[in-house]
Amino acid sequence: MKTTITDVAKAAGVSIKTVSRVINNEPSVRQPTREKVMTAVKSLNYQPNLAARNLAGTKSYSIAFIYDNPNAYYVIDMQNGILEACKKQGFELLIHPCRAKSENLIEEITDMIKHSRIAGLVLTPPFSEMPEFVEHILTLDIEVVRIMSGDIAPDDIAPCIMVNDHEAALSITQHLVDLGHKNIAFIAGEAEHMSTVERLRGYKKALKDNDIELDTQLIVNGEYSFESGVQGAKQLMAEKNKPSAIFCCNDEIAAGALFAARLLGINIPEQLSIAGFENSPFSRQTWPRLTTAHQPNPKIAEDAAKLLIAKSRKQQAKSIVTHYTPQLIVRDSTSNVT
Amino acid sequence: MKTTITDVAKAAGVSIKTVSRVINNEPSVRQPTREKVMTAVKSLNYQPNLAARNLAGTKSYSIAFIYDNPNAYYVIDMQNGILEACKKQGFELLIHPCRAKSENLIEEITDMIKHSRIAGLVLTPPFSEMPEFVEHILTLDIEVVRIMSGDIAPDDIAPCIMVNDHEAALSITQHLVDLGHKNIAFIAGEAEHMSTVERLRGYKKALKDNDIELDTQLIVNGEYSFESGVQGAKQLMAEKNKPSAIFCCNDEIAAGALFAARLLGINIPEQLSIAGFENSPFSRQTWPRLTTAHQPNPKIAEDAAKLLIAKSRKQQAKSIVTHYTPQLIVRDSTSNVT
DNA sequence: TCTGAGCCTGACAGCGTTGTCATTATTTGG
DNA sequence: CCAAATAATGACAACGCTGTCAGGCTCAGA
Repeated sequence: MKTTITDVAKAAGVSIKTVSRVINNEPSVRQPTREKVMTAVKSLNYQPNLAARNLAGTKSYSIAFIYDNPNAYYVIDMQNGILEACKKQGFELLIHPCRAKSENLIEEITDMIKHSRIAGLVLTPPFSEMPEFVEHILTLDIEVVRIMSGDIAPDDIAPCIMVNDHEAALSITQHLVDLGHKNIAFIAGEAEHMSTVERLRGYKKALKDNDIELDTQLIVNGEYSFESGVQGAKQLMAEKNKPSAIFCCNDEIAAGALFAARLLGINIPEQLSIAGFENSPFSRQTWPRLTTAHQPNPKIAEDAAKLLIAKSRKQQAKSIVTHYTPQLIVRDSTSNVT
Repeated sequence: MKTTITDVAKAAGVSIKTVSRVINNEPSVRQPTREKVMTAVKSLNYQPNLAARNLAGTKSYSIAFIYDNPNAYYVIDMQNGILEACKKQGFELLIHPCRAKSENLIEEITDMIKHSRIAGLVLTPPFSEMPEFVEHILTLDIEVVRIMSGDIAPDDIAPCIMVNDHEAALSITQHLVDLGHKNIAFIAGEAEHMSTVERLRGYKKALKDNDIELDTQLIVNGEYSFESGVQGAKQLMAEKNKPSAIFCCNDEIAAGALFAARLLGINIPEQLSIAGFENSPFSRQTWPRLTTAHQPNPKIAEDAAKLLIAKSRKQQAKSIVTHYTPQLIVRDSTSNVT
C-alpha cells in the first residue's frame, strides 16, 4: 500500500541513494537520471516517510508552534499560515499550547525539543517578547523566528517579523484627527505587551504631529479584554474633559467600549467615535461596525515559517528582518465631530 | 544530550528490550526489574523517540485532527482538548485544515494517512456527518471517532460522541415559553448540518409539549453567520404575525439578530427576546449579553481523543457512544413578555 | 590510446525503537 | 528433588531513510 524509496528505486532502475539525492535536491545527479527518478516518484505517488527522515538524517523536518493567547482567531490564523508553509516544504508542525507564565516553561519546551527533534520554533507574543526565553531556546541549537510589534528589531540574535503597530496606530489616530477630533482617548491593553507600547507610541506621535496636547487623563490602563473596554469607557466618560473619540488597543476592548456607550445612552458614532485594532471577526459584528486596523496574520505566519525552514536548512545565513504594517479599515464606529 | 533507550538500559542493568517492555506496559517483566527500569527512566528523564517508535513498531503514536469550520473558538477548543489527551498518552497530533467540499478531499486525506502513519482521526462536523467519507476512511484501516449532533448514533461503524442539541434546544425554547412567549421564531443554520436539524427538532418539540401551534412563517432558513441573523430578524419583524422571541441557531446568528433589532429600533429584551446557542465568547460581548446554551468542547474533544487512542490500542472492542447535553445559560437577551 | 581529475552512483552502516525468536531463570507437579 | 512447563530476559533483524565513503564512469589533454 505505502510506497517506499525502495519501490521508487526499483521502478527507476537506480539505487535508493540516488532517489534520496533527487528527493533532496542534491547536486551530482545527471539530468536523465534525475528525470527517470522524478517520473517514478510521480507515477508511484511517493512521499518520503517523515519519521524515517527525522530518525536517519541530521536534518529535521518538524517545526513547532507554541501559543498562549486568548484570541482564538489570531491563533488559528497563525496556525493556518504556518501549516501552509509546512505543506509546501514537506514539514510537519507540532502544536504546543502552554502558559507563558508557567514556572517550568523552559523545562517544558526544552523537553519537547529534545524529545521530538525540532528544527525550529515560531514565536508569537508573549513568547517572542521574552528575551531570556528566546536566548535559552537558541542555546538548544534550534532556529527561532519571532513575530513581534515594533518598527525596528530589538536585536539580531534571531530573525524577526516586525508588525508595525506604531505606524498603524498612527494611521488610526490620524484618521480620528482628520475627522476633527481633538479629545482623543486611549484605552490600553496590558502594559507589558509590546503591542500596547507600540500602539500607544503611535497614538502619541499622531497627537504630536498634529499639535494636539496630550492629556494623560485620557489614557487609561487596561488589558486586552471586553470587560476592560467597558470599564475604561465608563471611566473616560465620567471625566470632566470627556473625549469625543476613543482609540481602543484592540477590537475586544472596543467592543467593550461600545457596550459601555450603550449603557450610558451615548450614540456611536454621533456622540462618540470608537476605533479598535486587529480586524477580528467581531469587529464586523458589533453595532456599529468597528473602524480598525487589519494585519494579514496568515501571510505573516507563512512568511515566518518559510523563513524558519530556510534558516534551518542553512539557506539563509543572516538574521532577516521583515516588516508588515496593519492597514486602516474605516467602518461605521467613527465619524466627524458634530 | 538526548537520552535513548540504550542509556536507560545501561543505567538499569538490563537489555533495551526489557526497557521497551516496561515502557509499553507489557507483561512478563518481574516487579523488581520493572522498578529498576522505572527508576532509571525517571532519573534520566527519558521519553521514547516518537519517530523511531512510529518507524519500528506496528502501532502508531499519531492521531490527526482535520477541520473545516469558520468558528475559530470551536476549533481551538477542540484542538486543545485533543492535545490534552495526546500529552497524557504520549501521542502526537497532526493538524490538517482542509475543505470538506474539495473535489479531492478523500485523496488528500488518504495521502496524509499513508504518508505519516496515523492511528486515527478525530472528526467534527462537517466531516463527522459525511457517511461515505467516514466509510472510506475506515477502509484505510485506521480508527475514527465522530463528534456529532443528535441523541442517538446514526450507526455503529465507529464510535460517536453525541452532542444532544435536541435537548438543549428544547431547554432554550422551554425557557422562552416559561417567560410567556407564544410567538417564538427560529432562525436556522445551514439546513444540511445536523446541528440545525437537531436544534430545529428541539424547538418544535418544545412548542408541541406546550401546545403551541407551529407557525411555519416563523421559521426562516439561514446559515451560521452574522449576516444571516441580520436578514432573518429583519424578515421576521416584517411579518404580520411578529414573534416576541427569536431562537437563533447559534450565537453568531443571534448577534446578527441583535444588530437588526438595533437597526429597527427594537429594544432587547423588552420588546423582543433573543437566544443564541454555543456560548461562544462573543455571546458575552454583545448588548445585551446573550442567553445561550453551553457545551464543554475541550472536554468533549479530550474524550473523543481518549476514545480514539484506546480504540487504536484495541483496548476498546465495541463502538462506544457517549452523550453530552449543552446547558442553558440565561443572560440578558431574554425576558418576560410584557 | 592512456592517465588522471572530477563527476556520478551505489554499498553499507546506523538512527532509536519494536517484533520475533532463542535462551535462561523460575515455578510446578509428581 | 528432578523434569517439564512456564515465565522472564536478551540477541538480533527490521522499519525507511540519510551520511559516508569507495568505486565506476566520463572526458580532456598528452
